[in-house]
Amino acid sequence: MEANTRRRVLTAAAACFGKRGYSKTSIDSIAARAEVAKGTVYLYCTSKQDLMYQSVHQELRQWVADLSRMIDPRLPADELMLDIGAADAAFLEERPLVRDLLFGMYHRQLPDMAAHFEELRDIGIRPVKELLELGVRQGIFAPDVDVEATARVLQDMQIAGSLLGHRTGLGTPEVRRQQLAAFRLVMNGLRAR
Amino acid sequence: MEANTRRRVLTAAAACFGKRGYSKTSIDSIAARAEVAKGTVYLYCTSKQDLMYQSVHQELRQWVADLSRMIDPRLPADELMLDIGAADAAFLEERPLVRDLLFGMYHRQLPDMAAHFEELRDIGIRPVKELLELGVRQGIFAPDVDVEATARVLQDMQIAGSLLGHRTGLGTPEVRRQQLAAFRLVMNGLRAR
Amino acid sequence: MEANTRRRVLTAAAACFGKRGYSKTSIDSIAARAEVAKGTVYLYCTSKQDLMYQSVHQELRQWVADLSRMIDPRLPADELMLDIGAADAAFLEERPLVRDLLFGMYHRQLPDMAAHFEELRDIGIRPVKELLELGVRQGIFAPDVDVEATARVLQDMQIAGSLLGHRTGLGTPEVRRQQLAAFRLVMNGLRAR
Amino acid sequence: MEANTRRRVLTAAAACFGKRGYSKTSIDSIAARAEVAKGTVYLYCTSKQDLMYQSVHQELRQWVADLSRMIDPRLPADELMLDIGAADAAFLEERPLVRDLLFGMYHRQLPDMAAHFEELRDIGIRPVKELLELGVRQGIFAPDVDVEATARVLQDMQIAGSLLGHRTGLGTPEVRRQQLAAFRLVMNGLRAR
DNA sequence: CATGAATGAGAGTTCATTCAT
DNA sequence: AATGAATGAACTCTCATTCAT
Repeated sequence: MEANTRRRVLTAAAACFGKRGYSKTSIDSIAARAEVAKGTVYLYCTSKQDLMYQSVHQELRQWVADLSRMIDPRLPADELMLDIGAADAAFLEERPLVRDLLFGMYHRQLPDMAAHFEELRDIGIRPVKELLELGVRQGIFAPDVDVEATARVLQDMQIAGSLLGHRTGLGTPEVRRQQLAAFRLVMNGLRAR
Repeated sequence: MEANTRRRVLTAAAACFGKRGYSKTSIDSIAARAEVAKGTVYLYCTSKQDLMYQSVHQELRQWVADLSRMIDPRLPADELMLDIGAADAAFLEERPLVRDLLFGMYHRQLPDMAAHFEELRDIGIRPVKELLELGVRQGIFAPDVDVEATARVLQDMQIAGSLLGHRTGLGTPEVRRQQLAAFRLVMNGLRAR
Repeated sequence: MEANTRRRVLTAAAACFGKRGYSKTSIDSIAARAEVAKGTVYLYCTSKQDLMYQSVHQELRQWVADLSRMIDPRLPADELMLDIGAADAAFLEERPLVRDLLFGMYHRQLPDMAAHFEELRDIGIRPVKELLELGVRQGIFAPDVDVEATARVLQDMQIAGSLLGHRTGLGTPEVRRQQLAAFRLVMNGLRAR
Repeated sequence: MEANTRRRVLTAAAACFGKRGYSKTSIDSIAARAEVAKGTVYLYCTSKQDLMYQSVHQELRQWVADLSRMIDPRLPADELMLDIGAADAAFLEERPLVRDLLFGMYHRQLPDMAAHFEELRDIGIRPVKELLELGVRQGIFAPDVDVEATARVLQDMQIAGSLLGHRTGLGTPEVRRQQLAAFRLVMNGLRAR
């Protein structure tokens, strides 16, 4: 029964942190959502910070697994990029916690955890690097693309795009429009001539 | 109304909010940094939220004024972009509060202020739009660039780049490298062929 | 819900509010008297106002129950009035909170609660009305006495008398003397001729 | 110019204390109503308590002077009682500060001033005593009435009646009704047989 | 005499964390 | 393993009072 409770707690925590942010989320609200007593939460973490880390970690692993599965090396990288970009966006939309954390939203708020968060970020960037390398091998992307650095830029842009709809009052057509502008930048910027 | 004290308070507030984020910053710490008593802070704002807004507003106006001054229409837009991008980065480096707010870092934490924050964002995006329009007129950027949307993407990238150094332990050479990758993307993406 | 602690908190609150009044009573002092931590107080109320209401409500119900038990319809109403008046005075002496609240001492200070306080007042006036009606039925009090209005006057006088000792430096003999004067007024005023 | 300012301050203080009670009245609001700066208030008192005392003292002296003037020994005391009672009620209606203080509303809140308040109360009770003595001399009131004690009872009843309308939601007809009941009690109680 | 900017103790309230059951 | 009552430090905000101008 214990592993079950643990999962319930972590899932509830991810949902709460994702919806209201770290500081506005109370342990009480997490316990309520997980339908356990407040004390029970502390059986599976040592502090609120630790709970944050564990819950985001759980979600992130699941994300990376999903993405990696999509990278089929027989398909052209630019096409894949479109598909993966869309899947990615959808995923992030549903995991605001992962999104915010990857973007560094909590580095200032939780400086003690910054190092841990960087590890998570590295995990999250792996599939993007794979995709870029594939494109270079296929001759679709320019051979002198800086894979590591560009992967980070792309991830930031992706997250920024996902953030856009939430932080602004913009309707979906305007969000789409900005995403298109971003995609155009990226494709023209990467492509081999 | 002792404009001097007011400025001290707002500056101290911007510094504290910028360093530790909104919720980890206490009124006490702002008062201490401004070297005034706690009660004095409340002579110049009606609440902590209001103080946040006022301090970021002060910094933002200064930023926009500085940027606008740099846009000399006799110079080529791509060259200007490099200069302005660098100046921008340096500025944001020193005003983490403006950076975080423009990026939407506080939209979840202070939902009541979201509308006000969007206004600030609009102010901040103006010089970027001017620059893009200039480049299109000069024939340096493609004529079909979506100015409004692209300006937002660029601002996000700029801010994201600035964020990078803080949230990671990366040394400056690596930060530069990522900024270069971003710049390459942008320039290739925008340029008229 | 640890009814024991709750009672301790409410009793301490009633004592503190009764002794020093609403605004001069701090949550700290209530917690100290109840021998619990400050946070514990807030487990049993939602605010200081709510605590005030709950504590006075607890005391009042007890008072009314005690009074009602004393009204034996086989005894003459004027005799009962003396007994009950004395018991009442003793009770109010020990529950300054009930006394002050019934007298409307807090209507200006806590305007939000005025409606609730009126309900309490209605509860408190019930036994006095019963007593007057009994006296009229017994032919001891004049048949045209306005029961409702007179009950309120009597309650006010009773409370005013109780207030006397506290607000003055008068010794008990002088207090007695004033109570006697009041009783004489009342009895002569009510009696059927 | 100074005596004028002083009067303005005391009058403003009496109005504010009367309207919102002692603790909910701030020095700021008194200064605003008197149209002087906050510091000016402290030129005419040593503390908020002292200001309270001075302002109520000013109003009380005026009241007593008015009442004394009404006691014409050639008129029958019971008739006078009706007139004076009405005038009294009207006055108290307009000076809630005097009313509340005489009733002991502030004895608990400002224990340091209790002794001073008792002096004020003695001043206020003088005309009532005069009236009772007159009635006894005229043979209208019973010769064994305890003048001192009864005067206090009457004053309490008077004040209680004035309080009634404010603390309850009762409309004026109901207030009148209760005042009538009180008057009946008093007249029957006092009258010589 | 008059001002009002500055002070700082103290208020009510929240919430991460603990621990006896 | 699970509970939830209890804790108390930390927080935002208020306001009587002072004092340099």
